[in-house]
Amino acid sequence: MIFIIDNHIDRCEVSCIHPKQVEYARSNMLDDDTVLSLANIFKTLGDATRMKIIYSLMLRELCVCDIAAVINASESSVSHHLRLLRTQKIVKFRRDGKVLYYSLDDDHIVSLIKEGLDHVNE
Amino acid sequence: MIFIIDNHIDRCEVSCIHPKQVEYARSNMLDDDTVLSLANIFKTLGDATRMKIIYSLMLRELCVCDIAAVINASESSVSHHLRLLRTQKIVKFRRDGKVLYYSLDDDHIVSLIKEGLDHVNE
DNA sequence: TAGACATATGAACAACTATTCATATGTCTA
DNA sequence: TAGACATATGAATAGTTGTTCATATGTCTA
Repeated sequence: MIFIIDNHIDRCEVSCIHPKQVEYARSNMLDDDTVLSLANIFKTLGDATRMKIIYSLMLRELCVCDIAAVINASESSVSHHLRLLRTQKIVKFRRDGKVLYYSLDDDHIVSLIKEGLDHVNE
Repeated sequence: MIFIIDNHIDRCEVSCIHPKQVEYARSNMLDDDTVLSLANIFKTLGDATRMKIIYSLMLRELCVCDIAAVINASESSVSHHLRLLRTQKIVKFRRDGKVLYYSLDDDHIVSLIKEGLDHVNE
């Protein structure tokens, strides 16, 4: 007589110890798009150069080369970062002749940063 | 007669258009350590897997393999991320026999995420 | 309209990061 | 005390990201 033992039968795809709690946590989980958007905002703020750029714009609008001077970075680097911040609607700009003036365009971001600062300063 | 022209004389290290405004923005700038810490928090939250891990712990503590099941990731990957979150004091754990239960250990982080969610949901 | 200037953009490269696989550690139980 | 199990850890790899350099674009002025 042959016994075929299949111990995969009552295993879920990913093994887990507490199926009930897994189900519970899963039911509360954000959908993938939301997680991605959420992580994306934080990723944008998670670079020191970008953080400085945003922070330099807290008081007033600045042109690109002034931003570069304030944070001590190359204009090219600043420009690349500004593009990213632009596509995420975190900054906006206006043109005055040859000069582009950038300014903050998202209050949520500012309060996120302030909240983050509270955390850093414990 | 020889003229020596040094056009570096009245240029600041980084050229800028509006020195006054640069000075003003500079006076308001965060010091480097603060910027780095700040960016670091956001960087930690800026990864989808870590975001899911943190979010899965919103309701209750979970063990490693349950977290892995909830977010559909390998236990090894989860373990690596948990180490990072541990060193940043974002999660803590308690041991019960072979099983380690992780839970959130930082209210600031939770409110940061909530604030971020407000932003995503506009 | 040519040249100067502010900024943008693309490509290349170096540094960093997340995941995986293999292995180690620590705890329980037979 | 050996083996099973949950988790941690290290090394290797693939993908991502920031910076730089070279060049392009758009605007002003002589």
